[in-house]
Amino acid sequence: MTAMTQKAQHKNAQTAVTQNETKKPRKILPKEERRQQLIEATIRCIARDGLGSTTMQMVTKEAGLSLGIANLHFETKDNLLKETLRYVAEEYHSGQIAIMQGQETEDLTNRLTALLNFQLSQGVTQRQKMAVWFAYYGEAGARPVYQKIVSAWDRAAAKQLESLFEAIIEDGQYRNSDAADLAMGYSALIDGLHLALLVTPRELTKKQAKAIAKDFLRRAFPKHL
Amino acid sequence: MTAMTQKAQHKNAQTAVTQNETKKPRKILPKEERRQQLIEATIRCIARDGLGSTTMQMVTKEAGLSLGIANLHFETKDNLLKETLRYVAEEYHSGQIAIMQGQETEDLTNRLTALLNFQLSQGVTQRQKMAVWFAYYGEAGARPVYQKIVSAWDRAAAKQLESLFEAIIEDGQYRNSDAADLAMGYSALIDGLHLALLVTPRELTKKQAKAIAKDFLRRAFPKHL
DNA sequence: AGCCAGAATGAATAACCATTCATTCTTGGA
DNA sequence: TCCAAGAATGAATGGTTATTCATTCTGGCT
Repeated sequence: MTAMTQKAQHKNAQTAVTQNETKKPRKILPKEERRQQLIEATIRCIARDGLGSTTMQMVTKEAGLSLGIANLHFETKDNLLKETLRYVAEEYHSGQIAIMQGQETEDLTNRLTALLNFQLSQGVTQRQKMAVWFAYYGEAGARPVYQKIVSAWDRAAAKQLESLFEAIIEDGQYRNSDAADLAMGYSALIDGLHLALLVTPRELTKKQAKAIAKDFLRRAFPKHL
Repeated sequence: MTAMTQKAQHKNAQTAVTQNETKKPRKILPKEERRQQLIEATIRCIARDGLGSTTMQMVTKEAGLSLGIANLHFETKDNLLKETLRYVAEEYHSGQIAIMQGQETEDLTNRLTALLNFQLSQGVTQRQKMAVWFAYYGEAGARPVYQKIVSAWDRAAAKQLESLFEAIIEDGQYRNSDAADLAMGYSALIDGLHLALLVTPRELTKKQAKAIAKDFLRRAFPKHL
């Protein structure tokens, strides 16, 4: 076996060796596509093996490319990881903001349920995405860079949510309700549900999670839901 | 500078070299104490540098001991990390369970507020503990061992909480309230608040977090709070 | 006082990993 | 068809890390 490997290694490239080695029809693609491809491979690796044990070899193999390619397109591993976080963070936060800024004259109730449905949608709550999300949170305490990447988007989304809640409170004349606190509570609840869906999926279905979040909103804004 | 270091390295141990090198009065301690010492050093390292970049060298240096000591007491690094997680998980979950099982005839309201105060207490919400907690969650998706360590305690605490909520619902005759969903929602809220306290401490004080959690309970059980 | 079980040390080892770069290959334009 | 720009490859490099283990030291016991 060792002998065979060694023989194969020395590229006596008599075309197609015995096996099913289809070799590699090396393809050249625009920079942006390769970056995307590598980021998606990174997400899959982090979800499967964890942030801590994800290596360049894994990522490039997962992408079906050669070892050096990641350094070619991202300079360093650190950069690749940062860009991957940025990608996931943007996807999530921009989705939220799009709903909350929606210029359509939708009423407040519709906007609220649209937000909830997005936050617990199939796309957001797939294992891969949530695993990446929490992998970075786990390191955020030690790596300010990660915090910085998320915080800008996060603050924007929080502000928007607070405005939405303020409008609802005004509209429904809810007394004794502080928009900031309610928004913070709701965000925390959503994060906690994501965590539960990731860590103990056996104990919580997505449908349940939606019901729980809706319940929170119903208690806060009974006239609107 | 380099020359000095090299000179010092060659242990021409003419006793006390120039500096304040108090050297090391090697101490022998019972196994259990050393384990504890190493686990606590591990917690500090994870909080400061992250789970991913915590090395044996860091941990043993943090503990003020020699490199080989961790392998002597824990066999492997993996074991040390597992034991550290177990330590933090037990501390948190057993604290919760103790409150909920308290045989004192405390009324339900007192028990509830005691639980909340513990979950957001100084001890639980210190950066170190939460950082460790979320560092492990971040890897939990990829490392079933971590899930297993937490899940036993977790399930027990969840059951207890559900029972407590059931009793309160019965006592207050709250209609349209499902104990399981409420318990799940409350747990998720607490987790989410912990995450926010860790990642964006600027946006949320501990006092605010307590107010938010209490608000959740007040809306669910208005007659009790 | 002397001894020795076993606790503690840290230099050495072996494995792993990010990064480099000389070389090979692809492709669009001349 | 042929060529050059630059995209892609992967063996080699250098640095880091977990783990081992020969040696040193400590403290309780006789």
